[in-house]
Amino acid sequence: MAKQPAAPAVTAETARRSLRIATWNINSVRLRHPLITGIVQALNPDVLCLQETKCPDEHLPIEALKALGFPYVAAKGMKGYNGVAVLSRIPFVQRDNDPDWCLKGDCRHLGVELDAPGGPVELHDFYVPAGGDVADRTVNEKFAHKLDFVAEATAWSATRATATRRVMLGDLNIAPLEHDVWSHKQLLDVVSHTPIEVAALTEWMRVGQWHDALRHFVPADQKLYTWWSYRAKDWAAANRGRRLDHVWCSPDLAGNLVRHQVLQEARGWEKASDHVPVMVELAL
DNA sequence: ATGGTTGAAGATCAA
Repeated sequence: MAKQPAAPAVTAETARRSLRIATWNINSVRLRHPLITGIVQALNPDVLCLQETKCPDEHLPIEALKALGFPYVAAKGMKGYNGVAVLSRIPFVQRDNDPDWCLKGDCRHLGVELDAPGGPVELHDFYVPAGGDVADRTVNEKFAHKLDFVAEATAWSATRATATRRVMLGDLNIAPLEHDVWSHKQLLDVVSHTPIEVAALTEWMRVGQWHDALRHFVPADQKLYTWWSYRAKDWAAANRGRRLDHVWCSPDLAGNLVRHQVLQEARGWEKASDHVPVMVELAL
């Protein structure tokens, strides 16, 4: 009998290809892009979505980002504030018909279509307004902006809800669950955990048919934080964190989630951001 | 109830 040509071994492990997607509020890409090396070592992401780049596109350190192993880069930045970017090892096409939220042109969202294993994946990188200090839209226009932004994003998500292979992530600046904050009772009046914000985020998830990819892995009765204030004397000792950063996926991808990582150690790095990177791995 | 820290811009605002 003739010898068969050697075929690659197909096992349960190799039959599906992995896609690791990470999000990080970098709080100035020009200041902190060298820290991405540590994120690559720890999380090995195929795609890294950034928020608060605080950098106009013409000043983006694009060669440095490419040298970190991400040949495909898209950014939407402005002077001083806000700004989002997508760094990728795999090709993608930038979406160009997504809304201009609240008609502000303020660089809080970047949508792409990834050339992912098994077909395209729609990916949205969001930076939701923080909302200021007072949780009252009649006296705090930043809070009004935050609620308006989430309402618009909710309506938009309705138009995406039936699409498959969707991921959205970013700094959503809302910690929806009791154990997404260090003290549910003490934060009920604190912007990021007020009932009106929680209701708005919950509605966004419901309307968009979004599945919480981090709570997929971590039960709702366990504390989970992605942000610790700069204002604590000792962030780790106080551990007064909040889960402000999120990864959501469409329901068809829920069964493809295989792993997550919240890189808490990054909060202790030299020149740390107040947010830590979060990664989710999909088997596609 | 307040203040605490950081980044970018520019002597203050946003977070």
